[in-house]
Amino acid sequence: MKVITRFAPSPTGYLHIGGVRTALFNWLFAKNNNGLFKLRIEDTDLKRSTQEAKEAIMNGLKWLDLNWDQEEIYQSKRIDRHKEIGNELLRLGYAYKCYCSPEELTEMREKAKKEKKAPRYNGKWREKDESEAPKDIKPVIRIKCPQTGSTNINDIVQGNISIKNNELDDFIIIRSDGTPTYMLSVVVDDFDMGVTHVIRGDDHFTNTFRQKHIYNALNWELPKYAHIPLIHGMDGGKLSKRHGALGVDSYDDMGYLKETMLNYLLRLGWSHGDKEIISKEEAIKLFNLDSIGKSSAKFDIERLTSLNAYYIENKKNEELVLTIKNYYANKKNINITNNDLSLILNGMNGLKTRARTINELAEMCSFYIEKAPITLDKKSKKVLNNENINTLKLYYNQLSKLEIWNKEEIEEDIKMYCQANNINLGKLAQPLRAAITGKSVSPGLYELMEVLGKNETLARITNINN
RNA sequence: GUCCCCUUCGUCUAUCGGUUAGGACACCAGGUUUUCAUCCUGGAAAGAGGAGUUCGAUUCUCCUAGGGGAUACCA
Repeated sequence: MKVITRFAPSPTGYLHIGGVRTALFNWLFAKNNNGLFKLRIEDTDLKRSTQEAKEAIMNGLKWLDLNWDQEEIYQSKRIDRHKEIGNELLRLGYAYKCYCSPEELTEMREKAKKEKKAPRYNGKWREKDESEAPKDIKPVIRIKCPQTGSTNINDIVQGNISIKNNELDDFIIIRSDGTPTYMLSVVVDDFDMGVTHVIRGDDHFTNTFRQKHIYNALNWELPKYAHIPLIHGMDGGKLSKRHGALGVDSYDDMGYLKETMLNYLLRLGWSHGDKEIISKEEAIKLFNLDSIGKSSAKFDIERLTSLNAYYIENKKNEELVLTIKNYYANKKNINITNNDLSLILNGMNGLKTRARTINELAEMCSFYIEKAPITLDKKSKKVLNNENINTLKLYYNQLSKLEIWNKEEIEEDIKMYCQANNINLGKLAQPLRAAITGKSVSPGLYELMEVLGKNETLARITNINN
């Protein structure tokens, strides 16, 4: 049987880290089994669903290349089908109409609470006759759940778990306005879509026991379930804005690579021995549901950042240059000239080992793009104290006389100067770097001076001296 | 309140009864380097607590504590 998985987000907000990981696991499992990965937008809550959220979800998935098979399915377009099944359940005698008012139900819950019992529907209309129905209340349809015994779910991640049926109540499948509830819709949609494996967040686990009774009543085969633990913030609580509660697109904004996101999220809850760096291709081969852990994980942006540094360092220079070009064009409205781009490409090996995000990398390139006088960052200003400026001034006289301008000559010149004046190389090199790049961190100094050219290099030093 | 789940270094995790409890990130120290970063070497750092089962428990069982989730005419 062909494996079919699905990602079923409700478009009520951005696509956050947890959602992406769920999508990733579904996608990987489908690919690993040569199956299908489908997308279903659960937009039946018309009040909370928004067009922006739908787009955010799809754009997020597209960014990470988690492409779904076939057309996405909108749950809202399938309401008639859900109603049909709801009514069939009614006909079959597995469901019944309930005429309780909302007030009555609230009262019921509060009473249960006072008695320290689980607040649930008491089954008032389960056996009552239609003729007793009040005229002024539109009924809801509730499913008849077994009241004794227990229900068991054999979850791939959570294991074999059962709860007593008296914990469950006869939940609503069709609202008084005739619309289906989520509990019914998921079951019908998963069935109609041929979903074989439901991989979703742990927060849906207890729903599974309810949904199972719908499957049973309809005599439908239950899919396999894998409930994955939730992701928490660093404080152990809910994901906070600082830690993962942002939309995935903001990680793109912050300069995180998609391969970083995928690799990081994969390792959050899933592992393969000591393996940390896992490409998408490898992940497809290795992924399995059995290696998903049972405990929740915390979102640690430090780890994400360090992984990102790894992926930046291992990316092709040409690709990074292109990314930087786009960064300047989109975020700063600056078109980098081809000449400057080739300078950046030339210096990329020295640059990319020093950046942890694309944004850092791009900012690091600024001295290639700027022309004298360049702006100095905080650290370089600190380097350029009076003493160091004086050192520069003295050396400038010698440097300006250098005739052959290439890195070998420059290195030779600088080293000779230091030797002759009995100063450490760093004593001269660091102020030079600060003056020439406006930064305390940069690729190799000699090479950099060569590519910048004599005039530009000297101009930048002159600007400091003044 | 009730039900369900979880608990190994600060963080992500390995371990499927016998290990000096391993790796990675972060941290600290040293080395390489013109600075910073990279890189290399080393270090500190963990089985929530308590009972059992067993020759032997991180691993199996129970209790307690802590955390999370679910308890909607939301999804």
